[in-house]
Formats: sequence, C-alpha cells, structure tokens
Amino acid sequence: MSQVVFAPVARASVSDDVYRQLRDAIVGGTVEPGASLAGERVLAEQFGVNRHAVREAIRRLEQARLVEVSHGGATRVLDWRTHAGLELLGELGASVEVAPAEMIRSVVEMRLAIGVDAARLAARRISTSAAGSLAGHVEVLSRREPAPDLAELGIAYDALWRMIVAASGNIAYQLADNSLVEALQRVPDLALQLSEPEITDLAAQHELIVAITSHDEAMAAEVAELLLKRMVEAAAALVDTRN
Amino acid sequence: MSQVVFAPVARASVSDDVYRQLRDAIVGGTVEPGASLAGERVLAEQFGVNRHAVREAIRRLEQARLVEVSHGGATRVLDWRTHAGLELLGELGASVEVAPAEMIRSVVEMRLAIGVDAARLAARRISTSAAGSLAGHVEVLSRREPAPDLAELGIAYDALWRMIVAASGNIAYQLADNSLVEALQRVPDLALQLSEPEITDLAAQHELIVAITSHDEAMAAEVAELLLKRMVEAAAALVDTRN
DNA sequence: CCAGATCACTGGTCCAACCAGTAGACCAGA
DNA sequence: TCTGGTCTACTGGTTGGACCAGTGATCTGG
Repeated sequence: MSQVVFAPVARASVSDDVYRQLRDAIVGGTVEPGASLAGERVLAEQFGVNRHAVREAIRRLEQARLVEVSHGGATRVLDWRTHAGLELLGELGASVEVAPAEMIRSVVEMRLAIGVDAARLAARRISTSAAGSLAGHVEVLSRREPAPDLAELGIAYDALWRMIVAASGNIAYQLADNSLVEALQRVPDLALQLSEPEITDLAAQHELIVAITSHDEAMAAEVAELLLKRMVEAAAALVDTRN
Repeated sequence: MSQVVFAPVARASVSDDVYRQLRDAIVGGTVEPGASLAGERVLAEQFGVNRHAVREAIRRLEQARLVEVSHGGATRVLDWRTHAGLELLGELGASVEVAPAEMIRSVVEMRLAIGVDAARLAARRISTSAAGSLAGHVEVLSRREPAPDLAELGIAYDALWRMIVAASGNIAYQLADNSLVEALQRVPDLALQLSEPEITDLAAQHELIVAITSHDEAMAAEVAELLLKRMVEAAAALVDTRN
C-alpha cells in the first residue's frame, strides 16, 4: 500500500475544459485554418458556460498562436503547423493527428541536434564556477548506496542536461529544452524505456562532464552524440515497427 | 511618400497591457521565481482595471508557463529559464535581462543546429511531390526581372527553409522554426543585415535544393551548414564588438 | 455607379455578486 | 501531546447582465 503511487486528482476548471476542446478541434483539424470561430456568445451557449470562461480559453488559444482575435471582426483559426511554438508539442499528444511514435522521434531527434551543439558550446563557454558544480554531479550518483532506481537516474540525467544546456549560454536551447523535456514527460513510461541505455551509462556521462569541464569541444560533442543517438535509433525503430 | 512604410497602429487592449507589465516584471527579475503574485482583486485595483482583465492576463501568463495558478492558494511565479517554452524568445526582446546581441546569437546558433539536421532529414524523407514543389523554388527567383530586392529575397529564403523543415518530417523542428523565425522578425533590420550573405547566395540555395531532392543527405547537411554558418559567425562578431 | 451614413454584428470592459478551494487558527477528544 | 475536526478569512472560479468599441455589410441619396 505504501508503495502505491497516487496521481494528483485532475481538477480542470471550466475554462480549461473549453480551452482543451477548442484546441483539440483546431489541432485535430476539425476546424480548418483560416476558418472563423463562432462568436463568443454563441460558444458560451454551446459549451453551456459563461462568456467570460470562453474568453479566458480564447486568450490561451491566442497565446499559443492557435487563433487570431480581432476586435470587431471574427476570431480566425491559424495554421498551427506554421504558427504555433514548440510548447505545443506537449499538448499534441492528447489530440491525435500526429502518431505518438513519430512525435517521440521528432522530440529525440531535436534533442540530439540541440544536445550535441549545447555540449560543444558548454565546453567552450562554461564558467569555472559552473564547471565545479557540474563536476560534482555524477560522482554523487555513482557512489550512492543502495544503487538508485531507474526513475531516480532519469531525474538525475535530466538535471545533468539542464546544467549542460544552461552552461551553453544559449537561451534558445534552454527554452527549447524545457519544451522537449515536458513533451517527453507526457509519455513517462515510453520515454523512460527508450532512454534507459543513456540514463544508466554513467561512464559516458562522466566522460561528457570531463570533456566539458576541460573545454574539449570536440570530445564533448562526440560523447554527447554517442549518448543521445541511442534514443534516436530506438525511437526510429519504434516508428518502423508501428508502420 | 509612396515609399514610406507605415507601421500598423499598436492597439493594445487593457488585458494586453496588464499581461505585458506582469510578463516584463517576471522576465526582468523584478519579482523572484517562487514569489507570490498579489491577489487578483489587488492587482485589478493597482492596474486600475477590472478583475476580468487581470484574469485574462494571468491566463496568458499561465499558458506561457510564467506563473502557476492554484484555486484557493496564491498565484506563484515560476522560473522562466526552466519552465517557459521557446515561444518566449520573441517576447524576450522587450524586457532586457538578456542582451539583444546574445539573443540573436542564440537564435542563429539554434537555427544552424536545427537547419543542418532538418536538411539531412529532408534529403532522407522528402516525398516526390514535395520534391517537385521544392525544385521549382529557386528557379522562379533567379529568373525574375527586375532583380528582387533584399526584403523580397529574405521572404523567399524563409519560405525555402519552411519547406525544408516541413519536408524533414520532424514536427518539433517545424514548431521550433516558427518560434525562431518570429523571434528574428522582432528585430527585422538587424536580422536582414546579418542574413544578407545567405539570402543573396542563390547558388548555394540551388545546391541545397538539388542535394535534398536527389536524396543526398551528406551534401544537404554540408551545404546547409555552409549557408547557415555565416549568420552565426556574424552574430558572434556582433556579440564581441558589444562587449 | 459610387461615396457615405446606418446598423447589426463582432470582441472589449466593467460591475457586482456568489461559488469553491485553501490554509491557518483554534478547539475539542484520545 | 498529538490528532483530527471546525471555523474563518482569505484565495481563485464562475456567473449574469450591462455597456463600450471596432468592423463590415448593406442600404441610401446623389
């Protein structure tokens, strides 16, 4: 009993629900890009909620670049493929349209591309203080008794990459990494399974840290690629088996 | 007179204004991550607006992962460096904290990393129909009389990359590209200036298209890197001169 | 045929009230 | 002493209804 993990009770507000339904309709293609959304008053009636709740939902859609609102005119649906930001990735899982396996592959491919360059840049730009805290990272983990389980290792591994990306001095990488990590966390089981090889390879992680702290750009990039490539291949295999 | 380009009149709504002020305070570090925002009623009074306007602004902040709202509890400020998505990049310019030059460098570095891989993937995965429309791209441009000006070339160049990224079959790249392009468009002059070398190099663009349509992954990646690297170097030089 | 007023729509803002969840203070009973 | 309940003063969530402010189609007079 004490081992059972309870999930937080999902408590969606009315405007959350409205947001999700509209988002799914847009991302799922039920409403075409360029089409006009019904008026707020009409939507409010259809959803059976107050107009204010609809407005809050539409504000979120606007922020996510899924719709374009114009005072006096209609609210038009945008083409999310050419307008939405990377954050939408995490929300894509709910509404189909893109197969889960392909979404995972996209994420890990991008993780590879960014990770390799971030590792190289980190090796080039890391400050001595940041290098110090990075150096202490794997040490702690590898000396732990009893040996940490996979979930714990996964968390530590994420933290490692967060440090590397932060050390790269590239704010775009950092923000993109946030979106990617979050997208992967939407499918925790699959993500953990696919990433097991790299998560448990503490030796490679150690090598990576050494390369970065010793400002060896080429080595950092090489080890990073070696590490991240595995998940890309695993995801590619996953896509193939499902086709 | 007919040459003068007028900018659209900025027409910020009340909740837009509230959003911007709160966002700038958070991104600018005026309010610390983990701190609580004042209550909606208090904020409404401080801003001199209705509570609904504040709520709509907070919804957008929540969507952008800048705050975390909990019913009954306080609205807490998140650390945008570890929570916000790539879309924030475009909004970062307004509030300082990150130097413009470094932001540009971040963007073009990421553009390079993603572009090279997207080109390679496009060469691997492009469909014959997509290859056809891609092939017709530069042709049109290089035969134009009179020669198109820089702005036009820039638009065509963006379109080219959009096609390539779409052809890569990687939805994450596509969404990330949206955010990057938008971020660059916030500083149109600087972006156009820095990207002039690659925009005007129609020969390289042609090579890239040929490589992709003929499924030559290595060549596609090579030409893409050659093309995109220039802007990274220009941006790096810009950062240096400003330090 | 066309400029210009009209008007029915759209979203934007406000007020005021009440519902719902939280968290700390407080007060039993074990 | 500690546990659990209850009370209470907050927090955000939701509602209704009114009115302001742009937009765009339509109608109208020249």
